[in-house]
Amino acid sequence: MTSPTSPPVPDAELLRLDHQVCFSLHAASRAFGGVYRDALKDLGLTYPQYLVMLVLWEHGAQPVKAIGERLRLDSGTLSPLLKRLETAGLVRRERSTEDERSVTIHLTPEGDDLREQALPVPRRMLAATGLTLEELRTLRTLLARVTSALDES
Amino acid sequence: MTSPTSPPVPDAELLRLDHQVCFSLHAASRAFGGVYRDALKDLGLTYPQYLVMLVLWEHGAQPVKAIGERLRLDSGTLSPLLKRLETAGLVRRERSTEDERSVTIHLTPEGDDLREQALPVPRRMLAATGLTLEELRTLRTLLARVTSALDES
DNA sequence: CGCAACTCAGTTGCGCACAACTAAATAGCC
DNA sequence: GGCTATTTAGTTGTGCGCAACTGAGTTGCG
Repeated sequence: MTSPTSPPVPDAELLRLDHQVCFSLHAASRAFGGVYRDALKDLGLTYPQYLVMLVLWEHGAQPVKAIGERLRLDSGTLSPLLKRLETAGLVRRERSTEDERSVTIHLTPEGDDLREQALPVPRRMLAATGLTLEELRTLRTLLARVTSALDES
Repeated sequence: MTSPTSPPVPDAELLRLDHQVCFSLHAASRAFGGVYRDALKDLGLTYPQYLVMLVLWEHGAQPVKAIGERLRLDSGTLSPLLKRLETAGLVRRERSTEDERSVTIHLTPEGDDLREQALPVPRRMLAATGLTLEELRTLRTLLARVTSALDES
């Protein structure tokens, strides 16, 4: 693909680019966290808690394992998080009768109602990014490819 | 830019896109963390510790505040992190004589030597992303724009 | 049947991120 | 000079993320 006559990119730039990409990702992720913190403050949710609620709002009651697969999180993260959502009255845990290893997470009426309050959040976030729709799609696609490539290694 | 006759993107897609972008970012950041964890295991560094070492390798001894500005981290994160680097013998703290509020972080000889061992890390990370140089540049640019836009809000 | 291998949720321990706060030193202003 | 405001590190408390582990329940196989 590149010209055979020259290495168009010196090593030094490659190394610098790696740092920039990784650092940018780290920084962007934290910057999003900060804006979500504000946007979700009124709902009393953290961003990871909001992600769990999104899954439940969209797909209904589910076992912990299914939530973990959708969000790429394990029980070490989810168990205490779900316990906090339960304490907040948004969620109910119910051990499955047919497979007693499994615990199904249900929305309480309060958890279901919270959906209404959460509706304006995504638009606010989209606006805060300052990117166009096309740029957002590009970003999403690149990130998805990076993640799946990294998960391979 | 878009046709005036129709809303080309329905609300539902906008909302979904937001979730996808934020979630992708979150997931990609954690996926990078996992690969870095492996790549840095031999050095005995975590990814944030590695970022601090990069700053010191590139720019030399610096006050905590300067490191924090470069990495967008505050003393609540840096103080214990630096203490761990000090315990590991990679770094030395020295309270400035001219401004005794400030603490300058120096590399120890061991910390300086570690640079050699860290050299292959970035190339390994670049390869693991599976992206082309151009895609990486696009990604870096989009992320930087998002971060600065989000920091505004 | 009986037992080993596996699955699922939970716990523990450690490090990072951040808000809120403290303590000490400095800068600025009257 | 003397006072207040600001700056700089550090501490405390909470939550996330992950590795390693536990324990109960299920599956599968001889």
